[in-house]
Amino acid sequence: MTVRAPRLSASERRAQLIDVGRRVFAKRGYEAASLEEIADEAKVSRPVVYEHFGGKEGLYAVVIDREMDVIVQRIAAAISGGSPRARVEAAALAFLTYVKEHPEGFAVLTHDAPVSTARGGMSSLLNDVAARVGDIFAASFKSAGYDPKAAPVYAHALVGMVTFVGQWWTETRRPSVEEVASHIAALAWMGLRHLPKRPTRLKSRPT
Amino acid sequence: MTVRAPRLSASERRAQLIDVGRRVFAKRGYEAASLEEIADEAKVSRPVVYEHFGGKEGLYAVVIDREMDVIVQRIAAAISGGSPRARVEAAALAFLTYVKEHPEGFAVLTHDAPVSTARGGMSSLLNDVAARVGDIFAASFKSAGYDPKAAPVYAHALVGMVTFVGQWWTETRRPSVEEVASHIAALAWMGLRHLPKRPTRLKSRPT
DNA sequence: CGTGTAACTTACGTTCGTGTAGGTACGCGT
DNA sequence: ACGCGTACCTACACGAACGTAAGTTACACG
Repeated sequence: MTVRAPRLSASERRAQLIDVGRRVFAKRGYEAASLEEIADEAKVSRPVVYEHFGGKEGLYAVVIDREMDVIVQRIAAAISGGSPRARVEAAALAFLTYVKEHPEGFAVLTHDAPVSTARGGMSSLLNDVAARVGDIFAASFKSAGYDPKAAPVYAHALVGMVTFVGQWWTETRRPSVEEVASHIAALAWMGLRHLPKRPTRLKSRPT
Repeated sequence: MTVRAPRLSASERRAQLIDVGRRVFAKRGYEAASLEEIADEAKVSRPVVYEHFGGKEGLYAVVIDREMDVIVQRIAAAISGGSPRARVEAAALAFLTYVKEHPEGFAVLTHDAPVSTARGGMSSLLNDVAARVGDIFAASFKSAGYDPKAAPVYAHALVGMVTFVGQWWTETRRPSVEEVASHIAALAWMGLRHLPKRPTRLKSRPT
């Protein structure tokens, strides 16, 4: 017969289900994932999942929440001190390190979220980050004689840089995150430092 | 009774269904979208969709294909001539203009694709683009004394910049795509021009 | 004015996934 | 050894989609 899996305590089972759930959501995305697959992989029947999380959305919410916490913590710690330049690099490194150590969590965050939730995991987080960065930029821009309206553009550009490279890195896993982070930071930093006061518009309008 | 919708020719209906399908896929993502909603919105019953596209995947494939064509065409045209610097800006502008004029198409491409397809719409396209850019960089890097291994990092960083800004722009729709493109191009260009030969590693390793 | 073809529909079978009701068995404490 | 609570399971009701079969309506054309 099918070998009976060992009985677990409530909190152990909970932890395990979060783990399995993250893996399955990472692989399939929210919609395509089924509680059945999750339950099977945890060697448990579906009602157990309902008991603990109330359903698919419940589990998903917990997974997302946990993952957000992890990544926010790391980035917050990274930008807590040092020169501006160092903070840029530290933030990139923190993000990439997260991607390296929690590939499944990262995958879950990048996948589509259910329609019900007010804008899914990553996009909301990244927009928050970008907005913050944008505010900082806007202040610096003002005092340096740049157009503050352009600040959000640069902020989002930076965030996009890091996230996209992160996604690519999960596939190649090379070069090391430290190298990648330093390259990205260099690109961003040098780009920002040598920004013209008012970028030259090269073409007026295409067709 | 429900008002009878006018009868359409095969090709007209086909075109209409592609249009509606794009809109619905953009709104819901592939998995969450239902043929029923698409058929309803087109004032037609479901079998019609099967007749024309063989099913959900078929319609989706056509929508994706069409959209890819559009965007590839535009970018190809944009980088066909001019100084390197001008090409960077033109490519960014072309992409952002596409985002502006085809927000639903862009949304479809960024959403998750069905698991069956070999890596969904956008990611595959962007990776292609990034790979091409990376090759060009690698060549330039070699002859300029930079580490060619870093080329893909910069390539992906650039692509990520543009796409993420594009996503953000769909929400704010300001400033104009021309301004945004010139800012992005400036950031990218200045960053690349002032790249140190070998980026200084600032921190050795965090805990 | 019939008649055939293309466009379209209603109706059904089937699968799959969610969520719940009620029962079983493991194992800890006394 | 004997409860007794907690972990867990089987079984079912339900609905949402997909996909198909067979019939029906509109319209062009001889």
